[in-house]
Amino acid sequence: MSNKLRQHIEEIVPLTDQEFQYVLSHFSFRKFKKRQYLIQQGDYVRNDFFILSGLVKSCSTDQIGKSHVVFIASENWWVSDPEAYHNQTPATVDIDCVEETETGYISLENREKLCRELRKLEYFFLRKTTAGYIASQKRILMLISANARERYQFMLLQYPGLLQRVPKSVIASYLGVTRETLSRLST
Amino acid sequence: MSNKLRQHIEEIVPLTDQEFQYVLSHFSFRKFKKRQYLIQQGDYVRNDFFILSGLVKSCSTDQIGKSHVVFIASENWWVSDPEAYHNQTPATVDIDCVEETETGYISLENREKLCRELRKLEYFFLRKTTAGYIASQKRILMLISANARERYQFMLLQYPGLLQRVPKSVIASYLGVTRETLSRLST
DNA sequence: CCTAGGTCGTGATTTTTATCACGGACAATC
DNA sequence: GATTGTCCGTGATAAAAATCACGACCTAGG
Repeated sequence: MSNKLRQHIEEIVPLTDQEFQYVLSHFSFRKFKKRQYLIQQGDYVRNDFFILSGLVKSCSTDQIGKSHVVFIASENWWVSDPEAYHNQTPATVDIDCVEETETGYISLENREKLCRELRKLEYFFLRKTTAGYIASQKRILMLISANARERYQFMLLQYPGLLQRVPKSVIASYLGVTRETLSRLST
Repeated sequence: MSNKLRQHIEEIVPLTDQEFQYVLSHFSFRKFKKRQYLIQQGDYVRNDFFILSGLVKSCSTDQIGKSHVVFIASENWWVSDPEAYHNQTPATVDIDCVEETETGYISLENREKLCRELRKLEYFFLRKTTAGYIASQKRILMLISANARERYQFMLLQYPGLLQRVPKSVIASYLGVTRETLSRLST
């Protein structure tokens, strides 16, 4: 299972066996069942999770109790509450499993230690964060410029695989429309 | 003027005079007039710009010719077309000046060189990128969960200073609503 | 086998927002 | 000092999406 993590890192920086063993020693592993929480609103967020298998969603609940899907992550994605993790503030989202999910995770302390000791890893995280930022910008452009149908097509293009695995209501919320509107698009 | 850049970096990593001089040697400086372009759609994007004074907006034009404000940046913000800059692809946005604007800018090559040679700078850019990612996530949550009035209030909270300096039509586009809808909110 | 919960489609209606159109205020330019 | 362009508000109308409501289907669990 840790092989997946290695492959993922080596897409950006090559590692010797020894280096990877060292990296690995900073990670822990945990399996979650469907509907189980990785993070709950208000939690102190210790870890950033790498998804080895399965699928999770990150949701924010507004004042009137409505839930909004901020993020969806499956294999080879990282997921956490970034603000809570990096700034050590309470979690503002719930992250729970849409499918049974296996994760490798790393604490902020371990991540910072690892980055200091192994230059390559700092570079790896910089690249990953940059990629995440670029993806966010694309989603923002989609949200400010596209109607419901175009948003769905964006999803089809960007994450075709997810559509079969995630309930439509979750897709709808991720796209910022209602379940009903999404359901009526085919017409 | 380079003082502003130093202060900005030193909010995250302290620098000796010598280190800062070295950093500075990787930057260039340029002043732009109102309505002048920093980057135009299709350009090869060589630089990431740090705004010393003034204000710029980044706009994407869709298929039917409508322009959408992807980003607004004033003093102490960095701005570029991140995807084009990092992945060396043609620019997908126009970045132009809302006010006369002074910038310090750094090429990707210089940035990578500087990061390799001065560890602190790689850390600095990681922190900046992370902060940008977190801000994007907040904007996404706003866009999927808030109506026009709530979006405007988000703007009031996050960037109160910008409202006086930027035309309402630009604010509206940034929030993903029309100029007319924004104008009618007070009622 | 039956039930409860989750998922999805769809109709009827209301609400929100976009679109189109116009005029006024103001500043910059010649 | 007339003119042009930009910015902003607002009315009338159309379009899009949200809301509320219902029933069908499926499957996991007692």
